Amino acid sequence: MNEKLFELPTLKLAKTLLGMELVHQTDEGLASGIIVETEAYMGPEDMAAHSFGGKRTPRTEIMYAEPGHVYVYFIYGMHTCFNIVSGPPHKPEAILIRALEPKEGIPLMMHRRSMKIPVLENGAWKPGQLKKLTNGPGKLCKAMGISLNDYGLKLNAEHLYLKEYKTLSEEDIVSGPRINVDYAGEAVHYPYRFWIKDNIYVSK
DNA sequence: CGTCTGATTAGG
DNA sequence: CTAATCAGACGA
Repeated sequence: MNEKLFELPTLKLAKTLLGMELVHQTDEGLASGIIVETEAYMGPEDMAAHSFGGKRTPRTEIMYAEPGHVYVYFIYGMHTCFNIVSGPPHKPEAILIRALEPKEGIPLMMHRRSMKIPVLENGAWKPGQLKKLTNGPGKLCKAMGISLNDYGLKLNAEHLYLKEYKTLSEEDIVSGPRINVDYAGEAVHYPYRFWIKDNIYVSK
């Protein structure tokens, strides 16, 4: 894993993360998934970002750290979202991981999500069984066992890290407006959401 | 302290 | 479409 990865400009990093594997190892076992959808939050100038206007609170503090730190926050009273801090310390930017394609530890992830674990017939999971497992920011945190306890960790920590999986070409990547940021005025329309074209594990 | 809100999700 | 459900932000 290239240590310079996190020094990429945020929009570039948001695209580069697509196709990489996120791995979390816990006492329960190992779980991983391929990143298939990201959203960039561009700091003080971006009305949609938690750090808009240079806002600096205990929650957003980690956004002012070196890129590559983990920013986890709790939302809607029941979900957590996983972000990777980006940009130099004076530019509090972050990338929200919105969806994964499940890879390792699928039964564990299904268990964490309280899903019924289907019996394998031919040794492979049917796409339909995997589709709803990690296709949303809250879902992937639950499945991966990521919680507020992981706030402030550095990727690549021993138990939480990224791995190269596959490199995508520019035409495999699509962009569009971000989800659920209607409060963000002008920034509502910014095409800061990136996903792998035609990938069925992208959120709705 | 009290009140408000949300980078979501499951269910109908 | 809406209810669920609470940490964090902010005002008094």
